[in-house]
Amino acid sequence: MQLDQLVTFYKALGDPTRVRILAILANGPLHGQALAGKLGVTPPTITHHMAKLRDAGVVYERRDKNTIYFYLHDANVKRQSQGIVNVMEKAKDTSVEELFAEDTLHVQRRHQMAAEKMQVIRSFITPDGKLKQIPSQRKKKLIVFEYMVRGLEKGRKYKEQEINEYIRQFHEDYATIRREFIMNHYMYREEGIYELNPEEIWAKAEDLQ
Amino acid sequence: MQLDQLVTFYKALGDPTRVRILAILANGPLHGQALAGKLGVTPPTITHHMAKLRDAGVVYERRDKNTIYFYLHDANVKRQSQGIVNVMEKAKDTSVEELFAEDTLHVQRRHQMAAEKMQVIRSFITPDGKLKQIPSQRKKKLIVFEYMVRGLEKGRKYKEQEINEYIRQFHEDYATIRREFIMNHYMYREEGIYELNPEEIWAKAEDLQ
DNA sequence: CATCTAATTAGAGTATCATCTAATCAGATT
DNA sequence: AATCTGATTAGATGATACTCTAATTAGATG
Repeated sequence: MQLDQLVTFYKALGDPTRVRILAILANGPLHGQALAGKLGVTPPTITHHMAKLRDAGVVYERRDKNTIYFYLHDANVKRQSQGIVNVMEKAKDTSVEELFAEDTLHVQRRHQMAAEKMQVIRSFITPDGKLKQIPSQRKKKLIVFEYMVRGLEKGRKYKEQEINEYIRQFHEDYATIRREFIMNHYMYREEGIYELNPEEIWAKAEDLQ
Repeated sequence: MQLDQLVTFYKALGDPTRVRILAILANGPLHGQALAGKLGVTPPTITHHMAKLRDAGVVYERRDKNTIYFYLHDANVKRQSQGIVNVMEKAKDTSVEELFAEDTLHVQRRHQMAAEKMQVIRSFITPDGKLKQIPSQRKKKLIVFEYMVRGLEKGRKYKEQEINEYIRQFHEDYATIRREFIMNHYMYREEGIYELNPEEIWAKAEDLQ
C-alpha cells in the first residue's frame, strides 16, 4: 500500500481548478490552450496543473503536431477513488506502521506474479513463438497480450497493414487481436494509424483478482 | 453539486498525517492524546488536523468527561469517495459552469423532498400523533424516524427507561424502534445511556434513491 | 475554590502551492 | 533558414498549510 501515491491522488483533486479540468475532460480530450480559455487562466497555469494530474495518474496526453491533447484516464480515477476505503478496510487489525510499509509480502507477491506470467506464456506460446490460442480467462489473456505487445516500438506510428503483419507472427486471427489491443488500451488508433500507448494506461494483469 | 464540499474532502485526504489518522480510527474511536502519541506529533497538531477532517465530514466526535473521542464517519467517507466519479458522470453533456451552479433544479428537488416528507408523515402519523405502523420501505421509515426523533433534546442524556417512554408516545413496539434509532445513527448508546447524535451522521432520507 | 486533565487558541517559522509575466523551447510550415 | 504555434521553464508574489511552543480555556474532581 503506497501512502505517497494515495496522497498525491487526493492532493491532485484538492483544487477547484483541477476538478473543473476533469469535468471538462469528461466530455472528451482537449488541448492546453482550449482549457486555458475555458477556465480563464494562462497556459503556464494549465501546464502546472496538468503536471500534477499526470503525476496522480488521472490524465495522460497525446501529441498531434504542436498540440498536446489531454485525456481523462477514466479507469485509473475510478480505481484510485477507492484508495481511502481500501486503507480503512486493510487498517483493521493491522498496525499503521506496517500498513504503509513496503513489506516483504509485496515483494513476494510481485515474484509470484512474475512466475505466474512466465507460466502462462510458456503454456500459450510455442517454443517458436506462435500463440496456440487466445486465452479465454481475462487475466491470462492480458498476460499474453502484454507479452506480444512488448515487440512494438514505443512512439512509432504503425499502419494497420503493419500491425496486422506483426500480429500474424503470433496468430492468424489478427483482426480479433488488433481489436483487443485497442480495447485494453495497449494501443491507440486514429485515422487508421496505430501507436503504442504509455504503459500506465494499459489494462494490467496485476490489477486483476 | 457542491464544488467546495468536494474540494474540501479531497484536500482533507491529501496529507499523509491525516491518512494515518484515518487508518488508526478505522480500528475504533480514539482520543487526541493517544493519536498524538501514536503519530509522534503534539496535541495542537492533532487539533489542527481534526478540524480539517471534521469540516470534510469524515470524522465526528463525542465527549466523555475531559476526553474527546474521534470516530471515523465510515458511511460518509464511502459516499464522498465517489465524488469525482459523479462529477465525471454528470459532466458529460453539461457545461462546467452549470455543473457547479446551485441551480433551480436543486432548490426544486429540495422542495419536492419537503413535500414528500409531509405526505409520508401525514399518511403514517395519525392526527393525535400516533404512528400507525412502521413503514417497511426504507426511505419512508427514515422520514418517520426523523420526525419522531425531532422531539428529543440535543445533548441531553436519556436513560433507556426514558427513551422507551418517549417512543411509546408514538408506538407500542418501542424495542424495535429504539434499535432502529441506534442502527440508523440517530442515537448513540453507551452503558445504557442514550444520546442524540449530531445530525450530520444520521442516515438521511434525502440520500436515498 | 483549588487543582488536575485534556483540548484549544495564538503566534511564529518554514514549506508548499496557485497564479502570473517574460523568456525559452520544440515541432511544424513556408 | 526563417517563421509560426503551442507548450514549457524560470522566477516572482501572495496565499495556504503543517508543525511547533507557550499560553489559555473548559470540564471534572478533590
